[in-house]
Amino acid sequence: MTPDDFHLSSFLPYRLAVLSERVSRRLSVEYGRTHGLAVAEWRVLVHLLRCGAVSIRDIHNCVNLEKPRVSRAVSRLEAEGLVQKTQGDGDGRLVAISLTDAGRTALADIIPAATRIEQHLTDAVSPEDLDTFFHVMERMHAVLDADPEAKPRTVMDLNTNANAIP
Amino acid sequence: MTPDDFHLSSFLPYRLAVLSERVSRRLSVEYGRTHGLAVAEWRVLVHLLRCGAVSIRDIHNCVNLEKPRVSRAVSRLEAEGLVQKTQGDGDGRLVAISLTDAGRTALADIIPAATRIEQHLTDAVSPEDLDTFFHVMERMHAVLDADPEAKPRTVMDLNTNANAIP
DNA sequence: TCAATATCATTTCAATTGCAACGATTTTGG
DNA sequence: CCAAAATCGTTGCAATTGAAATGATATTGA
Repeated sequence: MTPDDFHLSSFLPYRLAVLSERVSRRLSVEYGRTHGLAVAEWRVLVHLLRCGAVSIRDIHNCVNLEKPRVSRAVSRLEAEGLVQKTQGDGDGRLVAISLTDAGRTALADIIPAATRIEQHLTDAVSPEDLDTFFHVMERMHAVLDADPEAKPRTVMDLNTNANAIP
Repeated sequence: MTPDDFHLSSFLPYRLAVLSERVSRRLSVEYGRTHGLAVAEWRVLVHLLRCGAVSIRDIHNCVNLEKPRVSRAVSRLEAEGLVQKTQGDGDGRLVAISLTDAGRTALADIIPAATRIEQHLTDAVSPEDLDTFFHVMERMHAVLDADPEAKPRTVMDLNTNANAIP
């Protein structure tokens, strides 16, 4: 408990941040150079591929980005023609955002590259170790879920990951 | 390989980012509320505790923060009296940064709280799984180390973690 | 029915950030 | 010895960011 031998490099939150930032940066080199995208745009595009026409709020609730950030990312994507906003027929407040053909084309180009990078990372460990890795991540999430001081998980992240909780 | 079933929530870089950000945020609630610190200040303080009087460049090379960010974090810490800059005797360019008593006091207050949060997270998994977890992290770092497009690791992160590389 | 409240997307604003440039100092190499 | 190159910390600047405010539309409840 002596604070003197407290190493930053062995501190879990720091180590997570370092690896995460390094991975994200490597990834953004990929879609940044090829299509001028930033991480927010990338997340929005990928989400749209799966969910079709959705509102800003929907995206915000799914991809872990603040609402203004989603709004601006969508504007940029629209300016580049990768996304289109169609005024929702029913609720006048909602904006239905969907991929354009150009957006789909861009994703068809980026996703394989992104998957390849992910593959490189996961190929370096055994499938069992990788399972354990994701299991540990899920346990940590569960700890935070029970912590009132922590930000709640998005619905999507909850549904996708919270399966193996013995 | 079909891009259609590409889920963001099962994409490793995304999952890392989400967990890392959630953990960091939970931690910063701690030292933010109690001492008004941000992550950059926190890292600088912790590094100083171990390394005594060091230069801006030294901090930059150890705690994964850009040089200007370190410079500004140090300025803020100095303004709050947690850190002091003493003009280096030898090299006139260097600035020796060290903790003040107030800085040490603040750390003595924050580090136990930070350790407690880390403990909560790690207590939720078995020691073997935690070992595997860090092992996997190290393997992913190793992949990035071999990737010319990835940003190199800091010397400190390298020395601390790169031990088990069969 | 219709005022009060809630929700949605955007915008405003202040603060943070990274990159590049800068002045100051030191080191290097001829 | 001294000019050129390198290094150090800081600052300028433009872009990004998040929290709160805003305007517009929907929903609620009396």
